[in-house]
Amino acid sequence: MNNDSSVIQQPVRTKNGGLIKSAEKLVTSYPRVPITVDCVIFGFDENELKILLIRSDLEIFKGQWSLLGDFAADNEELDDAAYRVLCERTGMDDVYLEQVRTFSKPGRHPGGRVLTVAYCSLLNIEQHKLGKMDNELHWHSVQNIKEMAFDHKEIMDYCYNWLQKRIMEHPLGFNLLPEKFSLRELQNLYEAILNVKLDRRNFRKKFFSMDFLIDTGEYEDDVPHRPGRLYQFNFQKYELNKRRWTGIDF
Amino acid sequence: MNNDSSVIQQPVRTKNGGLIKSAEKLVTSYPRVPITVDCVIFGFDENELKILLIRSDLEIFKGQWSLLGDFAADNEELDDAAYRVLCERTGMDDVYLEQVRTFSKPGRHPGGRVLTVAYCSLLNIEQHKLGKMDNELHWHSVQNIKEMAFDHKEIMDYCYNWLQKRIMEHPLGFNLLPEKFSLRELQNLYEAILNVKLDRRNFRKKFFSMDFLIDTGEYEDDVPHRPGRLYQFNFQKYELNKRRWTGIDF
DNA sequence: CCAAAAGTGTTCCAGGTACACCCATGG
DNA sequence: CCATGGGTGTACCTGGAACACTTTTGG
Repeated sequence: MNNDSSVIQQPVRTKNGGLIKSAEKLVTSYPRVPITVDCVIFGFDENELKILLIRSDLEIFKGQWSLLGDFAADNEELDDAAYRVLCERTGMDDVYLEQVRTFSKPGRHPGGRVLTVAYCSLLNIEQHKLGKMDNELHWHSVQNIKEMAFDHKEIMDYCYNWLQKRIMEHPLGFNLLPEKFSLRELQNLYEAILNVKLDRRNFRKKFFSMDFLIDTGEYEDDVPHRPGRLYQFNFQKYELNKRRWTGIDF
Repeated sequence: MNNDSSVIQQPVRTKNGGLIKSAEKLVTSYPRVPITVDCVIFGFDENELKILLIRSDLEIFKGQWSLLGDFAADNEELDDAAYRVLCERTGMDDVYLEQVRTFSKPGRHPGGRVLTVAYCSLLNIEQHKLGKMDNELHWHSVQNIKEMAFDHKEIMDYCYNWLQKRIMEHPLGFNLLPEKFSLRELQNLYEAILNVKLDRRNFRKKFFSMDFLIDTGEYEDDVPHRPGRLYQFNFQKYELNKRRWTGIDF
């Protein structure tokens, strides 16, 4: 960023009292690297945490699963690139998406050096038809994935771990649920993500005490037992009060 | 990463049953971007949180302060690049360093598109002589910095915020202190980073109950009042027990 | 003997954890 | 009427917050 004295190419140093005049020339002198974004897209279905994958179409990774990604186009902000990948593949345009980390190990891509910036996304599987179904695009249970192309397993693990922490501090989980959900579904979600069992009564108390759930007055349908109430997440109230929010503690 | 159908250049698609044979050709087809690393280097001195800066040597940012950074060399892992910057400037080689976030806004560098990966570093000011003193390299009080070159203020703010959260979950702060320190110094550090006042008795209780402090049996010297005991941080014990560590809660 | 900070203990309260019974629905 | 999960309340305990006095040192 700031040019350090290791920038020694002559043309760049058109100095004026020690200052570099041409930022363009300076930048031109930098080595350039291919950049991709990779999206770790989580969904929740059948009480399992899922992730959206395709088959790699590199021969060297034949048969292996790969995250959804693409290179960053010229002058494209990385957030936009990730969002673009997401939209192309899921048809969604109101998706939770956040940058998580950049992976730069030299050997991570068989075609040479490629940096990738990992993004984590959460979406509601039911509300979204998948887009282009090339390469067997579909949802996989996170727990069952053993091997992936590139360093994508490492990236997925990192993002999963990130999600586990993050969901304790922010109510992200609602992005994975339908607009209206029962407390049981909410609890199943937390249990699936955190991979723990939680006490039902304490769980209810905790979420009610946060006071971010709107009772819709509606009930579950088609369940072979007493139907539960359906709630909505009060995004608005959360936004107003999030300064005082310090997270969840199970 | 995984090649998406937006990769349409013909030469790349030397396919074999739909699979891409040459990863090299694929990568060659990607746009390339200059990458830099920028280090937000924190220190602690005179009960203030400090950050190490230089004057930008771009004329357009004349007089403004800049983070320490450099471009990533060919095939250099970013962690290594950040570490290199750190070593060159501080002469240290056992420094806490962690990747924080990648910044990619298109207009962030006046010389054209440059991605930067921000790293956060913590070091003990006293133990380290500064290296090359070019560009008025020196320590600034974090609270006093109003304006910086590039988007470095934003990066610094982000890293400072990151540090505030991080220090609640991991005992990073010890990297900023001398090997032996009094509890008063430790508390001053936390107060400076978190920008709060803490109750001295509760602070002591909390840290003692964590049981990661070694009582050296030594005392402060040259203080105009009752000298405090000096402690060391038990890095070893922390490493062993960190699984059970869930953080600090003030 | 005075100033300044070290060192120490107790009470209170909030919130987490553990736990058991009745209720509503479908079959 | 039975199985299944929904819905509720209480007792206990841990841990954070608030708070005041005595001790040690240098000047």
